[in-house]
Amino acid sequence: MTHSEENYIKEIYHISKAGTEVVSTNAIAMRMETKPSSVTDMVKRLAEKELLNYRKYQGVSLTDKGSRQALRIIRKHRLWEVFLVEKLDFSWDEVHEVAEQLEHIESEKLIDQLDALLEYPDFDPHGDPIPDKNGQFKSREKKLLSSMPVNGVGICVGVKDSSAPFLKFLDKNQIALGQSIKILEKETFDQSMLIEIDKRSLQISHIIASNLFVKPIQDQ
Amino acid sequence: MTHSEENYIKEIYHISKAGTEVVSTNAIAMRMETKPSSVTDMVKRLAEKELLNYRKYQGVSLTDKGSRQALRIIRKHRLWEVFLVEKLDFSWDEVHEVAEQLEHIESEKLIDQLDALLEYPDFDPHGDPIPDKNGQFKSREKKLLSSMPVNGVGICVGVKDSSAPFLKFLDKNQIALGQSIKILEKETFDQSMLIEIDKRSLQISHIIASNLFVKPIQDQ
DNA sequence: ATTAAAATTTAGACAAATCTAAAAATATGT
DNA sequence: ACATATTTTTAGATTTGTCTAAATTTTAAT
Repeated sequence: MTHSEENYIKEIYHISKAGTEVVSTNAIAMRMETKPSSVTDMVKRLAEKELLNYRKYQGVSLTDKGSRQALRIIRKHRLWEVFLVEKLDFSWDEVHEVAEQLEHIESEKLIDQLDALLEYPDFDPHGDPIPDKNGQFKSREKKLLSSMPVNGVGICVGVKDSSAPFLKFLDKNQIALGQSIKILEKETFDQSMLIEIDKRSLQISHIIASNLFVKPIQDQ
Repeated sequence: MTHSEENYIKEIYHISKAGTEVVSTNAIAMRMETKPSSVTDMVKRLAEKELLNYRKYQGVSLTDKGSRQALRIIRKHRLWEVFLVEKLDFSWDEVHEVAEQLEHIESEKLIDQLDALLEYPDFDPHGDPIPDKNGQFKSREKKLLSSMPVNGVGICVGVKDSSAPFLKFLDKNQIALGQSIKILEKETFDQSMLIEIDKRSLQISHIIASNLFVKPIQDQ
């Protein structure tokens, strides 16, 4: 697979996991910031290689072979992200761009040894699960902070939006994975929340609360 | 620069360092296992970008800009080699192929931090010097084992040939960087040598001795 | 100094990955 | 159900990097 083919397979996987299994040409073009005509060309090639099912005008879906490839790439991407944060002092908003390049390096041994060096992590710096060699990943109980009730307590375990601006906002407000968050108040008018984190109290908007995942500890 | 352009610049650098400054089309084609016509196409592009000087039928030479780029790539390549050996337990004959891929990753921070993680190494696993950020490298006194006199002692500091077969031969005979080697006898007929290494004595052919670098300790 | 050999370049082709503009198929609204 | 809007595909062009085969230039030999 070329780098470009790998990127298509990976993004198609993400789109189909986020919504329906069948993915439209336009959705792919949008996500990959390319033109629908380019997508059509590429999906034909990928269908030829039996990485996805394609019927003209009907969208695509990954084959088993395609899904396996997608998971291999995602595994590499997320392991490299852990490496960058744990070993090279990158912050969580800096890792994506570099991992996008590193995920295409081909070497089974490299990834196995990297996995070992990092002590077989289950989650990447954004809280997303890392598939194992067989494509299996550990899931964990998690819900959006916005769905937690007043007086509920949870541990911050991930972000839904992992864009740099959002991650930088979290850094600025000293919100990081592993921290305990208690919901003190919920404002019904705008759905903003007052939370207690690290002994500080903090007012956060609904949009923030609905992009943070927590593992509930006490639900009320 | 594309990956391909980077590879050309790097190989042209290596060829010109090994011999004359001006490098022929054929020499490049041979080294890169490609056709002379492809080389002509590429060197035109690289000349356009002012990475090298090119006059039809007269060969090429790197410009200052080109040399700087070459050193940047070589620095990345060699740092990754150290990483693979030191952190991921690769053997010295396995690193080249993977480093060929890793050398193209673009991220200043990545390389700076990698350098720090590895504690600013001066030499790679084959004993080749690693340029610093400004393209300077530490040189060290070294000569070919074959040029050492009988009773001379040296520390093994590098290999001239870093091909997998040669490196595997060295492994098999337990010859590694850092070891002390004493020349016990030199056979004038075939220029083979009897050496003492690690308390063992070992007969090695001229071709082996002329691909091993040592730092002389005593010269007689 | 010619000529043969070797090296190099040109011309033309191809695959991968992209684009624009136009055509075709599908979806939507009343 | 039909017209219109949207989505998707096709056709044709472009760039990068490669190739083969032919032409040209340089080098080497006598």
